[in-house]
Amino acid sequence: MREIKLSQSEPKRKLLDAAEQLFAERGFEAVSVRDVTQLAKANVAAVNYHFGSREGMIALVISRYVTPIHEERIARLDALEKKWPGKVVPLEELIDAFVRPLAGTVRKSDLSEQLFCKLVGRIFSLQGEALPPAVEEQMKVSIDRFMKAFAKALPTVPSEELIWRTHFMAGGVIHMLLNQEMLHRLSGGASGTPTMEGILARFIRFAAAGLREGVEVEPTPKKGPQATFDF
Amino acid sequence: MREIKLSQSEPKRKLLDAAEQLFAERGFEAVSVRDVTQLAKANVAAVNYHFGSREGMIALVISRYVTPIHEERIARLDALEKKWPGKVVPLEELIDAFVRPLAGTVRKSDLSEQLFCKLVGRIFSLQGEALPPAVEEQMKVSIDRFMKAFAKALPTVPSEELIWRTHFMAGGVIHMLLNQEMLHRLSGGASGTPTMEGILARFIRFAAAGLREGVEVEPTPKKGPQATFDF
DNA sequence: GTCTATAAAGTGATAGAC
DNA sequence: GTCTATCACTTTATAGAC
Repeated sequence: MREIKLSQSEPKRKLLDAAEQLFAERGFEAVSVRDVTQLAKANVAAVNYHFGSREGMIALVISRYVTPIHEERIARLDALEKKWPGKVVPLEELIDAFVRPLAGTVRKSDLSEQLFCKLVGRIFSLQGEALPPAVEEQMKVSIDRFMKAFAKALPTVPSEELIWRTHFMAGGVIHMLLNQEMLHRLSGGASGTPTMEGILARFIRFAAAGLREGVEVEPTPKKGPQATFDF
Repeated sequence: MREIKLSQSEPKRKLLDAAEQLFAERGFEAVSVRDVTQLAKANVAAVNYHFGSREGMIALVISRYVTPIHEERIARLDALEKKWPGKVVPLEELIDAFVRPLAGTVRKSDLSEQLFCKLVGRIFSLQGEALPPAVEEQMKVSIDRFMKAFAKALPTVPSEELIWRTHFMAGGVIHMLLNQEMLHRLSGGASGTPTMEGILARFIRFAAAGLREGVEVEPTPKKGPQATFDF
């Protein structure tokens, strides 16, 4: 449960908080340095003083989000592999570990859960060049480790197939993080107003079924020995 | 099989083509009027003359893509319901009809398939305000009709659950359309280089399994009467 | 229809006073 | 560290000549 805030001077923190909020609401491209300093009630020059440039500020906001998410994912995966020593980690628990750190239920910034999710969604839907290389590297490391775990949980799914399925899965989360209100609007309210916890549960069922497609399920021993505790 | 181009003056078409290409490559926000006129070898004032404003141009590009996609979806759904009169349309065929018109395999603009997909992905990941109301209305109509068809194909899935599952599904396609190259890079080439047709087949299997999750499957009569022709 | 010229506002960044 | 003033551009949009 690390804090998302690093130790930083008060005005710098204020700038970052303002930037986060605006980026979440409007996207990175649509926010100017002046928008940020105005909301933070700081001087126009403050951004360049503290971050070197607008790009530096964006990169810092991004890494301030991605790094803890990355670490949380890895920590959860480590914990799962400890919890199921030598055994295969159940697919649903893997997906949970992969997805939950994105959803703002673990560590909250000052943003509301909704804005947190939107910002995470925007970050994870950034295209190549827009992503700082160090951040892309972190994403890659997470993905590599989870891909191996997924492959172990689904040994009969060919690896190329599995890559595409996890890609589809990732798209599902990102879209969910970004477009909750639009779903509400498009569905005329019929999507209800579930909590993030409820949405995650739905997503995990959906994704697990998609990832597992075509895999023979053992003849449903509704109370197998490995299912008796802890999940 | 309508053509994507409406009858338009030559310079206007050139502007639209240039705009499409740049929007696909960089996203709407990152393209200026001058970028477009420069690529189209037209005058700076041409955009405002032909489209009234930058926003007008963007709206036209968007509707030039969304409208045929919408019509294609509806036409395909109509055809399916005609093909399975009184019966339930198989889920896989519904997903195909919903997704294929997005993937550039039906009608191509002058853009390469890859750029076409990217532009479609960008359009369908636009947030509320950025989307012209008429366009959002078309999307809504498609979605409504398909939601009803999905509900018929999956009568035991509660409607709120189904809405979320189709939302996750939509995210999967959009992400796939936008991030093919990134997948290739992140996976170190292990995603292979399948054709769009191959990717669609993979996606349909994945999405169908996710949508169907928890639905009792009839005891696999591997050659039921309704499965003997046409699919 | 196409062009030049220009308006009016906004952009990121910085020098230099305090 | 904070501020003002300003530079050097770029942006969309338009008026008016051709």
